[in-house]
Amino acid sequence: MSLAYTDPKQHLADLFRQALARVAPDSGLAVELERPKQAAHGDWACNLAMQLARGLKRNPREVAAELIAALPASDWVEKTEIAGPGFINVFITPRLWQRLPAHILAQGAEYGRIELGRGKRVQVEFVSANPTGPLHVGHGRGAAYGASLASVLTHAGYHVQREYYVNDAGRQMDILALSTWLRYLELTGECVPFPPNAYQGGYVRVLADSIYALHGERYKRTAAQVLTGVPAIPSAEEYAQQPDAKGRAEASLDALIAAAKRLLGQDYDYIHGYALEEQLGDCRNDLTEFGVSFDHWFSERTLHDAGLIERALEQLRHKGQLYEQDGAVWFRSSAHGDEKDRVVRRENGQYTYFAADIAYHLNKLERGFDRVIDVWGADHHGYIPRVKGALAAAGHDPDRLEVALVQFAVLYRDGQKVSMSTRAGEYVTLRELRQEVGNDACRFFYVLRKSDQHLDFDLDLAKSQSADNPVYYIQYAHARVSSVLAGWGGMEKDLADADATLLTHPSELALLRRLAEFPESIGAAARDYAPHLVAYYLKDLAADLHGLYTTCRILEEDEALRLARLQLVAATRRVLRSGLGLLGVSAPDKM
RNA sequence: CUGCCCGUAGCUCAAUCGGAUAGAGCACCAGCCUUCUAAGCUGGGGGUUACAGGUUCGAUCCCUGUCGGGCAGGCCA
Repeated sequence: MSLAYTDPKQHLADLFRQALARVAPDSGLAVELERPKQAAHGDWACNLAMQLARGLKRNPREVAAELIAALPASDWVEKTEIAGPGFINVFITPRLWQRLPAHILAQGAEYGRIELGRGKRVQVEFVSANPTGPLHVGHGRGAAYGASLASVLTHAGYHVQREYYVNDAGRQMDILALSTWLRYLELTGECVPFPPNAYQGGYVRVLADSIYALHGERYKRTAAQVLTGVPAIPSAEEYAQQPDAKGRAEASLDALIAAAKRLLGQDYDYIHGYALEEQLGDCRNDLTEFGVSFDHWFSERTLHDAGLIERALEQLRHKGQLYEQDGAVWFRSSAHGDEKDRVVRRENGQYTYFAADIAYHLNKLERGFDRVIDVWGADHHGYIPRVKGALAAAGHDPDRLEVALVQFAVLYRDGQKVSMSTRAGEYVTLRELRQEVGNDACRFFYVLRKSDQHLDFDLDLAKSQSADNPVYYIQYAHARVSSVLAGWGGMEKDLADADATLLTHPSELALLRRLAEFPESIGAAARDYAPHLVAYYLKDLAADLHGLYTTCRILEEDEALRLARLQLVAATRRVLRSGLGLLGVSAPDKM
């Protein structure tokens, strides 16, 4: 016999649209409803009268009175009032709120899904770290943000694909292959100085060890062979201190790569491929443990192999967007909002990373996504105009690409910044961070800030098992409800017919209203690409639950009231679980 | 030098495409457990939203300038 629940915001918007059509049919205004900060201002406020008054040159409060008079009658509106400069405040009858818990329990995981996206296809590309070493804490933020964003967009009615762009074709991968081989040669007893600008991390030795274990000395070459024609390799000290050492180090590194390719032939591809697969696998495992998964791993190399880069450049050339100068091929990005033109093919005939990125992004759009979202580190912001410029130059709408910039995360331990040096291999890996603070706290802390805000990641706070930690605050609310429901011992479905009109206590009504906000919270988070809004919503929801718990006893003597309250907290648990799920955080039944 | 982002309570941060008296947590002070999980709850102090102008019914939000912080400006990725 459960009574239907009507989404009050949509209902009100409907009423106001009808009123607007009567009072000012040609205004062209959209109805906006917002949640007042203060309960005394009602459940929703409408600023339509003030918007109208501007054009009509009339007193907003008079216009408000006309609008109210024109509102169709509704069972769900308890009262309306004109407030302040001309707000129309609307109070919803508690009878509507009281229908919500049964609605939520009936909907289950579907509650909170909205139609904002209308089935549009969206791709979220994130992490996309070079598979040349372990993910570090900076990647972790991009991973947590991208995964949560993708979940939120899915919940908001978009058809989402999660993609990881694998940079498996560039110089960085060559450097990893070379680094691995040099460590391997050390195992065979050959002494080639290890370049200061090669990958220093211990994982390179692990790669070398396993290749040696698998293939023995098959890939051994003498140091003399390797070093023939290679410029002197600067020492670590020289590299750090001498201004010109950096350039020399790059030159000798390139010479070493060339030597490796020449001496190893096909075997170079094996080492390259082995290192790539191992690192990519490690990265994938790391992310999987972090609750982050991808629908598609896109290989940069396939762009080269399939000739997509040439094709993309041909497309631009055809439109007169390329020219040659100094032996290189340039793209006229300055004609599309960039500060200067950019090289797409170097004098030596090699394509730049940018050329591959043009092909990649054209390919994304051709795959039919209505919208493509790139999650990038904030240090890449200067890159946006040229990529969008390339899309525009190729005849696409550049606004189909949106770039979400994620600022850096800085770790703090004992109030001190934890120093990070990528070059020296001295950085905190994502895996270490996860082991230290746990996946739940990690995921939650990463998305607790607006993405364009610098993130201070306080390790001590994230680890603390106390009230200081907002993750536990929310999880605790969930566990509390689970404990009560366990104590009761019944099944959720037995709560469907509870008499929710008994829920009249202020803390019960506050919780009901909060539950009703969940879909709006999803909508705001999806619209602004701001999953942190969900995190904040959950904190508020948990606070209301804790408030109810201390003021009202759930397992009341009176059976009808007991069932009504159980229905309410069971619905709350449902929403807590859904919300935490969107953020990749677990919802424990016991703590 | 130029461009982008940021500047909100002692600290870390919110603030629903411009809304009403700018909100939380931490820290500090005072209270609440013989009954469903005290990882909880209640109350208190704490602000010229960096600064100066502008736009309007209304500005933390939009515009201009100044100051301060971060990042970026390669035929690197």
